Amino acid sequence: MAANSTRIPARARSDPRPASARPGDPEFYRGDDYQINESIGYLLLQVRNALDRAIDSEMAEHDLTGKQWGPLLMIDHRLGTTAAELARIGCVDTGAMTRMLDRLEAKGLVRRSPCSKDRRVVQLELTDAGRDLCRKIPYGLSRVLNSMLRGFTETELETYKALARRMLANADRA
Amino acid sequence: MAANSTRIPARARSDPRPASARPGDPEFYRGDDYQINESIGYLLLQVRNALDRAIDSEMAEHDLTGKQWGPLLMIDHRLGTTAAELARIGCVDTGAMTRMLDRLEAKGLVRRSPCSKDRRVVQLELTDAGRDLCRKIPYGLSRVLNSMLRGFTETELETYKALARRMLANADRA
DNA sequence: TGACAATTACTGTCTAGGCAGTAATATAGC
DNA sequence: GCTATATTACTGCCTAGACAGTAATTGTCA
Repeated sequence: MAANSTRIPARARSDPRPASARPGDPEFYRGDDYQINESIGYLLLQVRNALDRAIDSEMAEHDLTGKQWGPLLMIDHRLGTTAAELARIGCVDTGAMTRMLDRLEAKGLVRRSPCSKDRRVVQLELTDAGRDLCRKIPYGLSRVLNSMLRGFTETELETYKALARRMLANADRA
Repeated sequence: MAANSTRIPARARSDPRPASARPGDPEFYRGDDYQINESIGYLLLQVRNALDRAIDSEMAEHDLTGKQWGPLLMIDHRLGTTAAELARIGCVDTGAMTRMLDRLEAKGLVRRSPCSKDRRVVQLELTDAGRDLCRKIPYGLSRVLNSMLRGFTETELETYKALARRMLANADRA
């Protein structure tokens, strides 16, 4: 059986309303006339896919995938030094982070060492190779973003970011 | 070894320039001073993640994941009736599509039948259950999008979409 | 016609994330 | 101090996509 068949959210059980409207929400999209090509969700999916592909091929020259640079930069910038911290920042589960760190350790970019103060914790640090790589990564990221922002004015980019932040804020206060 | 170690793009071999600037590109982001929190890429990642989570939990009430409704609607809307067509439209691998259809067939939503005209092809059609589900799906999608667009004006949404489309166009003409 | 190329569906093997559950350790509350 | 709870890292099992093949079939072109 499907993994999600056992995790039906509480709202679905107590409130099986068929309509699309929730009080206070705008009606930009309608269930009985849904135009996929006009969907902001579909557009954002395509933009993210294009961005991922470009970053992926940019990182290939460093023998990294498009996901592996994130944890490296987080460690380098001291945003976190344990798997649990990195998982929280990256909004992934700790199991996924454990396995990501396995791969980065196998590539010789990250070192794990037990923490003496808290014996549950494994401390993370970059190897010399990992640190060297972190110097180079932002150049590739900048190259990709600047290329995808050709023709944008500074004002337009700020508008874009502001709209994205507002959408994100709405999601948090779901 | 990593899967990507064998696919280093040609550009990387012939032009290992360390700087970030490409002639004609703007300089919104710089390799030597990359602010991740100001990155439009990071913002779009977060928005997509939030959207995915919301759609996922909306689809759970239909016993679907957040990815499985796409192929269903494509078949329903007659955008494609073979695995190869759906893969092209959805910009995924045919292998990935084969396995996605395996899961949808196992759920009793899709039927596969050999094509008599071209014996390489397997024709796809929705079962009655699949068709019923396709009527309900757009309501969930609309609910999620409208909720995340609270406080937006019509003009702001159009601006948002236009900016996303321009970014996408830049990616195509990489 | 017959060799060659293209297409289709599929498989194996990899990266990657989500959920559930585990054992060890740490902390809070009584 | 001792028990219940929380946290940490990790594992198994699932969905999901990318790449590199495979066999069968179809289309092309000399």
